[in-house]
Amino acid sequence: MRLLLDSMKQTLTEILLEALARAKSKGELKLDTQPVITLETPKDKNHGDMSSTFALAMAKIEGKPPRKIAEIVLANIQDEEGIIAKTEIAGPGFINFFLKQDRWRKTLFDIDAEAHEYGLKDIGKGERVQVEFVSANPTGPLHVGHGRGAAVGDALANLLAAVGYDVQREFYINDAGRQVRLLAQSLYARYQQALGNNVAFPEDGYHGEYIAEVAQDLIKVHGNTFLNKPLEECAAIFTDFGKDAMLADIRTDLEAFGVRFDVWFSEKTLLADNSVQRSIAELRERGYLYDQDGAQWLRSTAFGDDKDRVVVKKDGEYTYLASDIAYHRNKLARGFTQLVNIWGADHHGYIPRVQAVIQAFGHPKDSLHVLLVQLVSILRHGQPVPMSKRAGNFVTLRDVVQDVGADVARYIFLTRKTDSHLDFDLDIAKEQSRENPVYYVQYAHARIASVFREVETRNIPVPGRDAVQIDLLDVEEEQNIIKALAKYPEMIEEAALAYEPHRITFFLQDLAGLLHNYYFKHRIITEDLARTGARLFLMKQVKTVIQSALKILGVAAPERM
RNA sequence: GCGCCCAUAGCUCAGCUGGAUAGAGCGACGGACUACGAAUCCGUAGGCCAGAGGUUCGAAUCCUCUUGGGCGCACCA
Repeated sequence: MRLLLDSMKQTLTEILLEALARAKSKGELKLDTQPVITLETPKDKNHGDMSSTFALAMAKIEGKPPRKIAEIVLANIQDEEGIIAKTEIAGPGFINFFLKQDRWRKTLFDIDAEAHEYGLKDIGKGERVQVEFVSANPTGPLHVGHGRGAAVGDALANLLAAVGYDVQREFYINDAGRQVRLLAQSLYARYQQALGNNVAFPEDGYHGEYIAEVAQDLIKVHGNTFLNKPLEECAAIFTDFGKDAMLADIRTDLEAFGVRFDVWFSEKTLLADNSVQRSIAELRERGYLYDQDGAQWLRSTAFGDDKDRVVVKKDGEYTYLASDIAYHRNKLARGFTQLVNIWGADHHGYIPRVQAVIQAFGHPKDSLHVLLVQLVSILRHGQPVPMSKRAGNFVTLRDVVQDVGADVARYIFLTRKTDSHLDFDLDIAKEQSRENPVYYVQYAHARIASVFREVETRNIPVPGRDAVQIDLLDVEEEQNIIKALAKYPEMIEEAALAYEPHRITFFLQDLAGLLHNYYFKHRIITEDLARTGARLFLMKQVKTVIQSALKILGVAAPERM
């Protein structure tokens, strides 16, 4: 599909390249090296629709002042298609292009034709990408930090899919290590205690009340079968029961949050089918594994890690890294060309060694992209709510979703860059005002929907693209909206390539602001039927784009609020 | 001690990968409902982009150092 903004940029680039070539053949410019034509949309409207700085960049090589170069180039421009309304040289040598308004207005036809496909590109070309996120230990309920990871991961997956990648969402279940052992011990203790056998609670156990609840469930299923039995005899059952109960909770919470995974990948299966063993053997063959002090080490320093890392301990047990080696080898073997892992920021020190693993298996370092998500602080009445995971006292995702709703929570999680701290103010999240950006954006959508309801009751015709007179969209506010809509595809592409879904929320807030501003200043439904039709046509396209963008974020676009 | 991330308006944050006079929201102050939804809009005030050097036509953005915050540095996960 061909998009307006891109084609405009492209056309302009071609025009400039031709102008340069002409200048060269006339001997006005040396052009020993081909300059890169950069075009950007200036933030100041007075600087035109497109602006280029290449004259500044060329000045040194060319040995001419940038303004002179700009003059030469402009003099050689031939605008056959007639898209340029005006050009100017500004400041030290910027070249500003003012494009004919008709060109912008035609964006509306693109949107009308492509509807929800508008802005979706195929830069992924069906390449398979995996996004692994949340991957919380199945030892307790999800907290708000997981919620942020879930919102980011899900939106990013949507975003990558929107630009043509074949995306898979995966949740890695840590069901093999120390954490689930501790879960079993904690559950065992609560079980025994509930039945009157007062055994000691494990030192590092999970203190949350939910453990006692799971113990009650276990009693319902198994009665007192395990009363007074030593832990060793029933550890497997306690582990499985506890883990399954936690996973069921996690899954329920995620669904309530609107997040679904394609694959739930169990660490245990990697051990069960000897993948871990085989992966380690392969690393040894490749020369990245060696023995020292009775342990087996990954030579991660070969790929820039600070030190080598133990994979198999002196006592023969695997470290966590061993599982991750097998897991990432497994991911790569599944044919993904890009792996995206979303981790809590406290795991950043782990990145170099996993990237070392990727490279040790012969894949480029950047086939793995780790996105760090900073922690979330919850504020209530302006005060931080203390959270201590150890004491089992933290704000759960479920609490937040019940309190403010999934839409609000998701949106707020996506209003920050992932690597900056997020203060989540519960009072603001419940407020229905400008301060709460979700409502601001949703309201814009609902407002438009309301206009169309009005149009329907009054029996006012809404023209199709054949009948609409878009040249009647001539007020400044309309131009602003149209230009914002025209930027949507570019924004989506950039957000996807940068793995930054938060850009969508900012785009939406801008667009909603323009809409509200327009709506307040101008009436859409007037006596003038042709003008009314044009405005309704514009509104239809705004509605489409808001819907598309919100859909990527996983947030509803309500018809009324 | 070493490494990673962060520092932008009173507060919460953007800033399109080096461009022109650094932008929003909230809060403050002042305005706008006899018209399609006031969950909205308009205006005013507010800044040495933590500090100091450097790179160049040009720096909030890139490099170095300093200060101040967060987080890592296991044969834990």
